Amino acid sequence: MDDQTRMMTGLTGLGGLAQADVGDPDSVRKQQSLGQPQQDIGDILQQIMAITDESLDEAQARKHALNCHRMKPALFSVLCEIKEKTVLSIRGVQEEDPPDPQIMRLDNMLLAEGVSGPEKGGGSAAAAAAAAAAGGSPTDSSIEHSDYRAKLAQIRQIYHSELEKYEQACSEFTNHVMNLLREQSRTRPISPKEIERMVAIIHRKFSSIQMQLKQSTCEAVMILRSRFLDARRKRRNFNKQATEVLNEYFYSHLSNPYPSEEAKEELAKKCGITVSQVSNWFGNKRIRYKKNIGKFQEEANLYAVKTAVDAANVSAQASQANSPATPNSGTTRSISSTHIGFPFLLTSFSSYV
DNA sequence: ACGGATGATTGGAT
DNA sequence: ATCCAATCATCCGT
Repeated sequence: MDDQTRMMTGLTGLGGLAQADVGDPDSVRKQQSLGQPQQDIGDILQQIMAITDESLDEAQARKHALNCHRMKPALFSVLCEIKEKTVLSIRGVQEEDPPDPQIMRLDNMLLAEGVSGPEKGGGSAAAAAAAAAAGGSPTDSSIEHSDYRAKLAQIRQIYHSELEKYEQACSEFTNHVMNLLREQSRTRPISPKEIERMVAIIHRKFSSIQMQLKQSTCEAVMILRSRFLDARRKRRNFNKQATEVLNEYFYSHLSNPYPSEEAKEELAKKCGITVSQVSNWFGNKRIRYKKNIGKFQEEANLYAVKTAVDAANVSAQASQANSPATPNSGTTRSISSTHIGFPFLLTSFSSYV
């Protein structure tokens, strides 16, 4: 405000001086009454138009003269100051916004997935694949895993090369703009602060591109995850021994095929699967058995005989070692129960035994 | 390629 | 929280 008024008076003062140089005092007074600023502008415009008629050499000479004028630095600094103030008053509020939460989320996810973190993929995935191929214990999951790792490494590589490309383009463009502005700052008032601001604007633009890259990378990782790590997709049948153990328990507890938490844990341990897998198995088994008992009759008999034989062996060993005390009466029950049909609906059946 | 088998998930009921 | 029932997605023998 204060500066601006000072500038205005200064400019009119200059204008007045110029006029005084040119003509007589009378005309000056007349122009002042008409409105001097308009006249000045008209003059300036005329001068600008005249430049286009000048030869290149003349224009260069004029430019040089202007650059060498002793008042030029002072004038430029004043103009820069005014510009700075105007810009700040227009949009000085939204400076230095905090880091975008969205981009932070994306960064965190990429870091967690090992895409943007320190280098650790690549070779190790190949090593895992080699180890799986070489032998040892080439479980299915490790093969799946190495496949997943390889795909992840691919995404990671694309991400990094794209990121590098963007960064390079960004710095190139920034340099270009900075050079351009520095060059132009010789002929028009551009403060270093303004250049800084321009650079910040460029960086913001490029970071929005970067966010798009991060977002699409995240999407790719999510798709990969859902393809490879979704348990349902890479379902493997349990091995024969595990199925046998589970079936044995199921058919020998046909009257009440609901293993307790402890029983589930033990079965899980025996079968090398999780407790929830045991629960799933029993859930599926119960419903499927109930739906079609006839179909499972053969299986039921098989396991009933099997447990009977096992029990006989155990009791034989026991009688060998100790006295022939109590033979497992449960075996006879399980054989008979398979013929009942809907055994585990008879909840009080166990009271017979 | 196809269909049944099978492990996992989902939604509702208790 | 657990179970049932339906359903999905994959496996696997033919």
